[in-house]
Amino acid sequence: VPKTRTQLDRDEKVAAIVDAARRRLLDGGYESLSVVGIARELGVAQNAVYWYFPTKDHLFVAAVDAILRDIFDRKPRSGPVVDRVVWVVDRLQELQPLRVTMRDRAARSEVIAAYEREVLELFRLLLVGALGDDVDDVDDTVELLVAVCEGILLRELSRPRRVRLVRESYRRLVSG
Amino acid sequence: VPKTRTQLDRDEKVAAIVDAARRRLLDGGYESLSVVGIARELGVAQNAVYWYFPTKDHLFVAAVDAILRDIFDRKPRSGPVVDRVVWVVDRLQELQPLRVTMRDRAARSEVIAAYEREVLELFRLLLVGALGDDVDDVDDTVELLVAVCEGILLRELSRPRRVRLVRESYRRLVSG
DNA sequence: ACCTGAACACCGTTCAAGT
DNA sequence: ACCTGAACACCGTTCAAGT
Repeated sequence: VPKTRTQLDRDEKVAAIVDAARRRLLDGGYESLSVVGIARELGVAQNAVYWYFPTKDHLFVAAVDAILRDIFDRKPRSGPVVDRVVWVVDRLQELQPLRVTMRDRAARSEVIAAYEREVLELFRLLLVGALGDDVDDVDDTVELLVAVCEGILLRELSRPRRVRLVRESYRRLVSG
Repeated sequence: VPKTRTQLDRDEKVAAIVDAARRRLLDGGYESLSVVGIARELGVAQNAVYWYFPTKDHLFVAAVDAILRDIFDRKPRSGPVVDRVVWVVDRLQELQPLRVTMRDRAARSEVIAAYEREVLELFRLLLVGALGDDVDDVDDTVELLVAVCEGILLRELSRPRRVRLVRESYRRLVSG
């Protein structure tokens, strides 16, 4: 699809807003993600952002999506499955506060809830694909593996202990 | 300690505030827990609550604590450990949105973070006590069991599936 | 000791109006 | 199509003042 000049302008403006949102989210969390604040930062009227994003929730989703895509693009495509799981868990640990916020907001916003489901399903599919036919009851195993990883992330342990527990879980749940 | 009449009055007022807070928290979550709203509900000035609770976070902690104590008082004291774990997980599932909010708020409030640590430590101790000497590496096993339960709670599964996964985890992680 | 009245700074969001 | 100006309702919190 060929893009018109105005379309490119629009994309740039949206990108500028999402960029500001992403930076604020990573710096100070959800409470730093202020629609009014971003508008001030970009030097426009405080309600200008609403032309591009109908609610703050939509902007939140766009910002989180940008963050997750960056990670997804850098993820290792080969190597032992358990190593790749550890890699992903490491990245997610850095984003843990943000993920907790998303979980919390999902209870109040269908937009965020839908996005969260989408992301989780992607993760599940990747994991099912990676485990392949190495395991009997794929669904339960994946469910438990995701669950234990989420639980470990919640603990916010030191990296050595976290890695050890992930490997130990993998051993006991998958190749045990 | 003998209590004076004024002390009893004070306790009643505090109880009324905490009760309103608890009800709001269970009904509509954190965003329904409005200091101003509670004051209106009790028919006092909108800042009157601040005499008893220095910040909204303190009130939040008091309300959550009241909720958790109710559960704690009803918990089964005997029976197979795995059954008791299932019972607690069932109760916590009902409170899951609240727990997620607490987790989220803990990143912004040291008061809430401290309370959360306190609760978690209590859980850990109860579990260590319950598992007793049935297991070799108690610390890791408890850590993994708590982690997998947290992860399962996060999934918000149907009760049958949740119970099945908890039992399955217990089997594989503890008595496996 | 306990509470009120009034204010402050900040929000997300809406709407009519301009270009 | 895109943005501004001005407003609305709501917040947590502070502070001086009253009883």
